Amino acid sequence: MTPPKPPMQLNAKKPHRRLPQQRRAHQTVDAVLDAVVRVLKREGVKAVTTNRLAEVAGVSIGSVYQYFPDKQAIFVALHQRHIDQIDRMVQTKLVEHAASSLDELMQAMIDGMIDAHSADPELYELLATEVPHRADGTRDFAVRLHGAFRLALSARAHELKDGRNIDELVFVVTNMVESLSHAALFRRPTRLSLAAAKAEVVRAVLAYLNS
Amino acid sequence: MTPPKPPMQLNAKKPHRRLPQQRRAHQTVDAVLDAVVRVLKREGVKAVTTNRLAEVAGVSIGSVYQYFPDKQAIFVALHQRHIDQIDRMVQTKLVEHAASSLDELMQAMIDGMIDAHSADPELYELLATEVPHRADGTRDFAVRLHGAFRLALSARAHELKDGRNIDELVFVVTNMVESLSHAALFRRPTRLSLAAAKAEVVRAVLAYLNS
Amino acid sequence: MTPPKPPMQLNAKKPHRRLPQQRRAHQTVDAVLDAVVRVLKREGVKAVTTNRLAEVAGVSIGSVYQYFPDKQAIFVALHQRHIDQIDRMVQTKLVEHAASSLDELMQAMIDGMIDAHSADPELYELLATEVPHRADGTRDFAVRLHGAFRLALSARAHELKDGRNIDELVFVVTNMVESLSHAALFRRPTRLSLAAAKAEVVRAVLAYLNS
Amino acid sequence: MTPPKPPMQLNAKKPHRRLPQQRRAHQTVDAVLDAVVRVLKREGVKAVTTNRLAEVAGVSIGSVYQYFPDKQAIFVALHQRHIDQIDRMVQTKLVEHAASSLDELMQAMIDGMIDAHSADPELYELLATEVPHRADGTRDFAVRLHGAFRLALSARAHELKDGRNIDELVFVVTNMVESLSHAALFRRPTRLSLAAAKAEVVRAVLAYLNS
DNA sequence: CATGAATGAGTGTTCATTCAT
DNA sequence: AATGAATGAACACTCATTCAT
Repeated sequence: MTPPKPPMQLNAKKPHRRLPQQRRAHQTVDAVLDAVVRVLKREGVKAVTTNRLAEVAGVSIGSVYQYFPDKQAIFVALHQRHIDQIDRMVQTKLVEHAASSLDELMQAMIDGMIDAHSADPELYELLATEVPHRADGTRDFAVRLHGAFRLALSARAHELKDGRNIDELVFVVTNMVESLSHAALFRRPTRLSLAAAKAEVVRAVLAYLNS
Repeated sequence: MTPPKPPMQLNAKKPHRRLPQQRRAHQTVDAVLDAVVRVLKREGVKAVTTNRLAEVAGVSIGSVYQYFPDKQAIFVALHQRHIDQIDRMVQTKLVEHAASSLDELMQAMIDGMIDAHSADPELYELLATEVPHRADGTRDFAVRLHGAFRLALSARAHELKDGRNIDELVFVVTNMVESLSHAALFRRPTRLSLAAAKAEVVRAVLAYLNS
Repeated sequence: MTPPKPPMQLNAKKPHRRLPQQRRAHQTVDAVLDAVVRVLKREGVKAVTTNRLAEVAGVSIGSVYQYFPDKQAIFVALHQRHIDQIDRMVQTKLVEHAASSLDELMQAMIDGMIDAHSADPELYELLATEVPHRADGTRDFAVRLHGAFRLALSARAHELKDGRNIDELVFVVTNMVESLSHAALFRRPTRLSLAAAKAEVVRAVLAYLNS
Repeated sequence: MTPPKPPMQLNAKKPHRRLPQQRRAHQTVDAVLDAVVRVLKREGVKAVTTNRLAEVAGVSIGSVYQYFPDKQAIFVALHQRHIDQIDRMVQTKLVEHAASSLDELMQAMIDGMIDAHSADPELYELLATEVPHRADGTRDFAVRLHGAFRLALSARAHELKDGRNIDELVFVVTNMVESLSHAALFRRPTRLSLAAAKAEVVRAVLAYLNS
């Protein structure tokens, strides 16, 4: 039922750089990725230099370039790591709520979306605003997310009013869920609780679906 | 009736840099801002160096620093220019539709939002994704936009169901209008016309407001 | 009578790097070129880094790159400077000995060749053996030198035995003069004086011409 | 009759590196040397990195350093391999033409010189122009070549005009043969056939010897 | 005010070499 | 001996910024 999800990969622009195949290699990749996060949060984007990354990751700069063809690839991998996590969550919810109503599924999706970003809001805010995101994997992600919602809505067409256009629905719902979840977490006014904001997001999505 | 709108300003981190007060000064500032746009679109963010900017603007690098304390200020000013334009549009709509129903006003706002970005979609997409936006003026803008919507909704409280919380409404509506307008323009699937997408955005906002 | 000699130029691979046009600019270019020579002789090719060059030249590394598109261009310019000098010498000899016999001209050419390198034999030995010479200007030089000798020999065809092929003559004589002059200066056995070596080179060239 | 020829050796700057003594060792050394040639011709000097060499040679980088103390030693060995070949050729000609006249011997020497480089002209051009040649083994070679010609000329002193200085003769002839052979192969103008150029080189050498 | 040559700290990246396995 | 992941010194080069003219 869930579409096959491609496993996370470093992008393979420069094919002579070998992919991590061994235990130690994976450790290095993760160490570097964690280092980006740490430096990003503690010192800001401008401090994210490849040499600083190596230092914080506790590996040599040469090792960094053993696994990443260039600096951009590090950011791409970081984005990918996040995207994969969201993707996994979405697939899980889809399966878990295969038998649920549209309302329940949407609620679960929004919950999942907010939860996924709650783990480290600061990081995800930084990723979204400060770290350059080329169209690379981000596009793929949008497509995948879109696909998931299309699947969910198609399977529940009977719950929708007659004559609703599935393309329009998918487009609006996907964007609402994504952007309002972000907003609830990152841009909600201080006097609004997260729970209240979340409830309101759910209300908005359902109101649209049932309109 | 309209909240006082602060005039556009270069941010004044370094106070010894004087504001443009003369004809020629304004010309330089605009020339530089236009140069950013041109270089951004033709050569990408990486090509946006202060020296290239000066060259394309047809002024000396020294002159650039006469009006901008540093490179970041150029980006801020560019964002500001866009923000001011949106701001102006919002105020105008608010005045024009002072007597309109909530539905009509929302429709007008979404129209205005999309129109404002339609002028140069490529640019605004670049501004949003490639040009670093510090919390600087962006925060101010969010606050102003928020304020405008709060005003509009407060004045039409009678059209809303009883017991709706104004903070929640403002939060959701503001974010929906902004992000869905962007999405309609930049991330709409190819088989969806702009008109159809726009209509659906309106539908979503109104469905929420009337829920 | 002498073919028009193109003035020395930095090679213009990367056209956005402006050519030196002013007094100060020329000083910088020369300072850098002199620095290469100094570092080359005192510390070896491996010590010739762009930063060391800037340091020794007494200019900033930025200034170096204001006038040279990359490191290779510095070497090319250095070779060019030498080549131009030889070229100038050759043209001069050609003019000065316009009325001389072939024997006298050849003697003068060999003299000139050796003198030109005598000024700083160590440098020219380094240039020839240690400094990478791409086909760039070196090819042009070979052609120009070839042309000069062709001119000289053609004009004295009557001094040559009937049936000698001018192409063959030019080829052999040009290469003999160049390589034997170098050899006389750089590879002559210690018990051979420069004067004796030079005399022998002349003898060899004339023997061939008169054969 | 032939002077004792030192056997080919890797230069022994770092004495703890053992000489190749076994079958497999020789294979590695040769594989590396062949790899240099291949990379040099296909990808240029800049691509000749020790790691690339190991890769192309099909051995590990560690093995490369088992047999070569450093990168320079690889180049030295490559030059040496060429030099030894020339050396062998020279000795052979000397023996073969022990009873020949000076003219015949010179002709044979020039033939041999050109033939030796004809096998792979591209390679020898690259070796001469792109691959750094320290004074290391090159000096030895010059001395050996010199020695061979001295031997040949001394033994045929009776064929020479009285009063010719053997040092001068050896110096000029050695350099003529070497540089003109190279020129005939690498720098001959296109409209000159190799045969014609070779004939002319012979003519030049003999003209000098008989002058 | 305008100019643009000069600056130089700092960046991404390479690659010869080592050494634990 | 062989391996190849790891190392890190060193390099070429950029570009925001300054300041003498």
